[in-house]
Amino acid sequence: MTKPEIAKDIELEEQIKCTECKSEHLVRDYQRGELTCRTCGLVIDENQIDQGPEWRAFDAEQNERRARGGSPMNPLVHDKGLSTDIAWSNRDSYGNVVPSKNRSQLYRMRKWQNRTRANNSADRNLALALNELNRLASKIGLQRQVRETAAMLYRKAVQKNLVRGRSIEGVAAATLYGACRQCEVPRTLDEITKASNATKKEVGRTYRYISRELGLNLMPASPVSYITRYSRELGLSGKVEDAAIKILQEATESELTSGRGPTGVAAAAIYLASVVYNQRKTQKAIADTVGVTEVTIRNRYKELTEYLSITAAVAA
DNA sequence: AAGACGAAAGTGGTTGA
DNA sequence: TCAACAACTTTCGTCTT
Repeated sequence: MTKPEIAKDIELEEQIKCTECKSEHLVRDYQRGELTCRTCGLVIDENQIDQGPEWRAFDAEQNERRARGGSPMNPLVHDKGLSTDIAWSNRDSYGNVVPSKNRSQLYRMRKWQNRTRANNSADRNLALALNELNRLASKIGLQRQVRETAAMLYRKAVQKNLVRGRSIEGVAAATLYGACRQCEVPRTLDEITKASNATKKEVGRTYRYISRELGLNLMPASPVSYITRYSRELGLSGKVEDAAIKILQEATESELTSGRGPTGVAAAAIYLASVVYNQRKTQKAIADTVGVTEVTIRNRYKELTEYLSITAAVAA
């Protein structure tokens, strides 16, 4: 990509206005792959492509010639897209037949080439798994960064022999779930298992096993990371979203969130915020989009209001 | 009439002996 | 391996707007 092209992209982007309220206050979130209006909360563009420069440039000279040589490493292909082949025919690069006394050497080279590449079960497994990983990720609509994280996790799992005895589908789903957690792109276990053929039970068990063995020590998903997504799905404004996040921060400080399902807490915070800002959604509507029951929302809501009775003035 | 509320019983998974 | 347990769900009746 040459310099003028990049400049053009930026120019184009600055002309974009919110299609709903014509505000120019737009926020681009590359991590979640969304372009949103900060004023009314409308998601203008989803699943966008990161058009920024591929690699960092450390000085002016590098910036000038940020050329790319060949395809970049691609962790989503089982040999990272960097493999070479030794041709099957017994000919050298000039097309001459290799003399028989050198032929045995060629056989040995070919043999080791294959052994180090796709010819062992681990690698065949990996090739299959990455395929499945891609299928899942695109079904749920996850962007590249998460997929690559998942691929890296899967590689590590294979290296540590964690896959043996488990279904590829299960492990793929589990690593994808782990990647979502790591990248803080909120996807529930439910959503991922729904796209997979594996059962929730298996994916959950595999995920715990893998995260323990690989030492991922991930924090439990923060309810805050769900807010943005769900409040947009519900068509709530940015104000409500901010309020919900603020509520959650206070709730977290007073330990109201620990031990609770993050989605339930998030749902309650959204509900509370929507009430405060007079954009009330029914408990049922929120429950449906977030994937918890009304009862859970009520319970969390009760806890929140009990605590926030002191600080309700701050939220309002 | 729809939504909110709450009680009670049921469910699936974790934990600790 | 099993029972206790916490969080959450399901169900259903009652209250509120």
